Amino acid sequence: MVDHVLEVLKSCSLLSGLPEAALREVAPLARVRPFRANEVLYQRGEVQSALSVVGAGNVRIGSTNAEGREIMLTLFEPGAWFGDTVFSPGMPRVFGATAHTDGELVEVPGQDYRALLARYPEAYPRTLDMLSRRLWSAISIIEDNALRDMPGRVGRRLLFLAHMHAPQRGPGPVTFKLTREHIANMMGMTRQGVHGVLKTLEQRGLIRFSYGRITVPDLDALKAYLDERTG
Amino acid sequence: MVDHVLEVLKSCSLLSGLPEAALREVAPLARVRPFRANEVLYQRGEVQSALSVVGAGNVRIGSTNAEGREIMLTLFEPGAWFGDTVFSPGMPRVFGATAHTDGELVEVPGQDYRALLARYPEAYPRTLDMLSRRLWSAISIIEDNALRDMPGRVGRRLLFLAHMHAPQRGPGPVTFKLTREHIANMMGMTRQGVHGVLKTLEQRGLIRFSYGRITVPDLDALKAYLDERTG
DNA sequence: CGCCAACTGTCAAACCGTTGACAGTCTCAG
DNA sequence: CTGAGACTGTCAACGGTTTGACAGTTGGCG
Repeated sequence: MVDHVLEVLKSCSLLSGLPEAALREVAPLARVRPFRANEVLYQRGEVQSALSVVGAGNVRIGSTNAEGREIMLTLFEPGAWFGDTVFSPGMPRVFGATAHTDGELVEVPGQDYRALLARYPEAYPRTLDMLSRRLWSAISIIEDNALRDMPGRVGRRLLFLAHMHAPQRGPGPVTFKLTREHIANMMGMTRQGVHGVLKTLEQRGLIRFSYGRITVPDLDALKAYLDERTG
Repeated sequence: MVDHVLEVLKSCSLLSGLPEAALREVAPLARVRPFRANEVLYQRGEVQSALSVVGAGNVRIGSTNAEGREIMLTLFEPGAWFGDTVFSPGMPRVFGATAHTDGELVEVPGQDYRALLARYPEAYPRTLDMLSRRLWSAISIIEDNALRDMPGRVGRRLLFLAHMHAPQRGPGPVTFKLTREHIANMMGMTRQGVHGVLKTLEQRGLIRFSYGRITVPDLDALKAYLDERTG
């Protein structure tokens, strides 16, 4: 069991700055939490903090507003981490997490994680780097949303997800398990609006889609198209 | 001169986790860079990294796309820091910086700053906290932009700026030196669109404005209005 | 102290995405 | 293998923003 936890922790980019000995130390403190599709894992506003690493399955990050409208920020795959409030103890979570498929989470209590970092300070630079890259991503999204039209935004977001899911993949198609509604929730659009945009992109051969599934056959082609239609 | 640099560094929240002795060490390595309104300080894409602290004046953070359209992310006042790429050496800057007024910057070379942190590891938790809060802010903006209509976005952004400029101010009016065009550039709107939104907010007594200046007389009233019109 | 450049107010037409509604299609669990 | 539920395609009407254009206002620089 601990072996399994250790494997998950090792797969997490945030923790890869820590020596294996350190990961062995925390592994027994971590909790394995299996989940089923659409289960709510965390809600926006919770104060309790833990570092969560996706061990299996997919997790949607986002939140729901008072009117019941959902906003989805991103979709995480195994190896991804979230719960950035571990770095700001006492802050409420800005977003919630919902299971997108069945899977499991490995949760390291916030204080254990922080204590570990204090004991292995050589891991700090890597940790700062990871956080700063995440900030970089968030700002890119803000820029895209401000400067691009709907097709541009949707395309950029798909590219973003693709890169996140497989940073060093070679050429080849990437498929997401996303409905039109999910995409609408990511972009602040409606299901019908997304429909039109996807149809446009499909006509240009940049994406393909079937029920609940979207495929980008060629990331570079999509990127080239997007770059061309706005600096 | 070094005294002056030291004062600026001490005013910076990012550095307040470092003991004064540490700040005295870096102060001589820092460079003071005066600037005039509208001068370009950094351009998007530059790789060289430095931690910049605003010593005086205001700085616009944002970038310009190939079509010449500008996107503004935020406006920094004295004591604010930027140049998050110091944490990810080699990454290009995601955004540029432009002088909004006359003023001056204090720049600490990236490697000197990183070396300093390594020498005073007790400052790391605070540093992570600051970065994580910045991420929090960015994500809030993404959410607002996805879920709210134009008046909601503009109002929220004004609140955001107000809180950033004076985190622990008591009640009382806050004034920004922003033209309609600046606001339009922050929101991805047009000058004319902003006009309509501001007129609406003004009619409700939530803001006042004159040439190049916007005043929020009562932050709480604005917040209450925004909370009411969307969870 | 006057002029120019920057900022502002306003309008009509065009556009794009939303709203709301309904029928068609696929998938998966039983 | 079959039915219910989830997902999708499409349409017309509506509404808010942009576009483009122009005149009016302000403030600071010379």
